[in-house]
Amino acid sequence: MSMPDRTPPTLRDVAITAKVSVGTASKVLSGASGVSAERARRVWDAARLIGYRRNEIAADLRRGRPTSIGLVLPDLTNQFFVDIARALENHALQHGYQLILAHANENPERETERIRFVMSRQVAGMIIIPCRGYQHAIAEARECNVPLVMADRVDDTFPANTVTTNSRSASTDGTAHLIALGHQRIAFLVNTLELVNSRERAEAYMDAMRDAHLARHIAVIECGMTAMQSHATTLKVLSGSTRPTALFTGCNVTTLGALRAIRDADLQIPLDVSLLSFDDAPWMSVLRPYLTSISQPVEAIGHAIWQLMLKLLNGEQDEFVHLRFKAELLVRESTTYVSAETAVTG
Amino acid sequence: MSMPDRTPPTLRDVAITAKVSVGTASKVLSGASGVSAERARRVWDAARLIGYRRNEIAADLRRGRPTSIGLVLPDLTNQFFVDIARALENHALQHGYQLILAHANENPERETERIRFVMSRQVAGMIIIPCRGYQHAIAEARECNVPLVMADRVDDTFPANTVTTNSRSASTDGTAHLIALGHQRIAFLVNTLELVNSRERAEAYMDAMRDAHLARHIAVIECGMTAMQSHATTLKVLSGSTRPTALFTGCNVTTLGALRAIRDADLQIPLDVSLLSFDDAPWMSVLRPYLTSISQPVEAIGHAIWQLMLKLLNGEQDEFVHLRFKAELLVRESTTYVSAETAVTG
DNA sequence: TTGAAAGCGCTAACAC
DNA sequence: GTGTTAGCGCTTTCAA
Repeated sequence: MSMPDRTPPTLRDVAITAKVSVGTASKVLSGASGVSAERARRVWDAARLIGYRRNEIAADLRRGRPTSIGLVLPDLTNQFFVDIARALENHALQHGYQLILAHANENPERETERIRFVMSRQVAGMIIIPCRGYQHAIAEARECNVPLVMADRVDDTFPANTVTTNSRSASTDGTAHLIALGHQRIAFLVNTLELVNSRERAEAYMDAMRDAHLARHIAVIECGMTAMQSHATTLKVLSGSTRPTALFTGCNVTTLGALRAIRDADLQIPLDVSLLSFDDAPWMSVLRPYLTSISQPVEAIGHAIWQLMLKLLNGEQDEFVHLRFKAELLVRESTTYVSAETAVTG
Repeated sequence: MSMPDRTPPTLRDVAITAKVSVGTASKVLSGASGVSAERARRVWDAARLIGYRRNEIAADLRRGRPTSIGLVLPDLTNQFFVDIARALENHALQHGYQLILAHANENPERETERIRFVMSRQVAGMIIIPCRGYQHAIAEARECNVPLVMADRVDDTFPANTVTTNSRSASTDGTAHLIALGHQRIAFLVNTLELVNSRERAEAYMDAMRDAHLARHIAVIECGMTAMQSHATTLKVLSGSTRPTALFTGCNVTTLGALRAIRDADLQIPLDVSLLSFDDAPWMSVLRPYLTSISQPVEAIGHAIWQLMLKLLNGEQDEFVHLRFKAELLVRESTTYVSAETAVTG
């Protein structure tokens, strides 16, 4: 007690202190059955006495079947991913699995590194929301020789199990909404077209524009992955000779940047410019006017990812499955009829 | 190739394929020296051929000195913590350490569980930002028999190494600022007084009020840990008979809730009510008016935590050290002179 | 029930 | 340089 060892106590130490074999001590401490109550108590007491801490890693190694699931996220700054992580955490814990979180910081190299790290820690399964680079993501998926679910930034042709939002239909709805309000010069601001889901959103926007004979007004603008970059790019868009009357942003980070630009350009929403945001975020609720946005069913997505992972873990699923969830257009205050004035002077 | 084994290849398989001993294979694959170029190549080739993946866990176990650092965060929703995590990640990776992230979700029991989990994975050190419960945090700190740094929600009497913001002086500055603008009915909205740093902020506010002979107007209101709870509580505060002319919120989550309430109550900032936020957040930059806030030096804090951890890891530090960082009051647009009208009718 | 013993995949002496 | 071997801390047969 007074003079603790340099090395932490092991199962062997517990066994010696409790005057039982390591095997018995192991059974007790690992929650297995087949030990008399009397000796079990002795083991627990001994463990407490010498301050024993189980080495789960050694246990996993010997057991050969890990109980952790790796989750690698592209951006902790994006509330959408954090919400998914929170949902997954709850499900995992509830099913006796531990989540090992890793953060790629929107950096493909870092992502590869993080995946390798998590995999090398012997996880039972992997859940990945990749960052930019479709081929890159495919290569990474191949690295994972455990049950794998890829989410959000993948499509239905991805060679892995996927859970995603139906970006296309939501984007179609959003564009139609703006067009119905009389907008013609609608710009689509996207983080990067290197992301499939962003590409899908942009394509659906373009299709909707074409269908409405507005092809000449199509403007898809890549803004970069950070709010800072979106800010700068949007500022340029807004200061062009023919300013768009409506902005359609492809994700919440882009929206944040666009809002800063609109603020800097001293423009009023929706008077000077309408704004439609793909993706909700908690802070949007304090904005005046309240943002019209496309809301993704985060809880449902998280739940689906977990259910799928569970099936995979139990070997009940051999073919790739691609799950799609419908996003909802919430019409609020930031989109309005285009004024004759705005349409002309813009 | 065509009929892969059920069990993944091990070092032994590589050695056999490369026609060398496991020892040699180990040296090559672990980056040690003392192997001829010729055989090294053979090992690499064999590894690639059979799709070998190193089991770092087994290596760590054998080596006895892990290279991961555990980081447990209370709330991934709070940008402040995420920013600290990002800073730490970069530093850790740069120094050859891997960060294992865990999320307590503002739940003390979950926190204990996460700490145990991370510890059981044999980390070399722990960095913890605890959730509510000072005694609880102390108990958890004791659980960690590896180098430990506690951050943010601790004070200088905490029995561990700590890195924190000087909440007291920042809160004093903030309150003084509001008083100087003529405010008297200043309410301090705090998540919970169970958090030391929140307590410090509240106390400094109270002291400043007393010093200005405004003791009768002191109002410290606990709002809970989520924006939703803060929203509800603030709404009550704003609908009271004598409405405060200024709100001082204790952290960015509380600020978010307060903003929602102000919106719901149809009040104008700063005309009807001034708002001062302890803690900045990216989304605050899109608000009109731009929020007056107290900004914490996240980068510096992250860097300090890491430097301290490094020292601890190298055994260069035996006494507890308590580092404090100065936060900065950024006066912007959400705080203004109290109007005679507001002061009376509030 | 219990204990002895054989490893899980890897590293690090240590001889050759 | 290279191979052999004894473990890291734990689980899990298998006899007793």
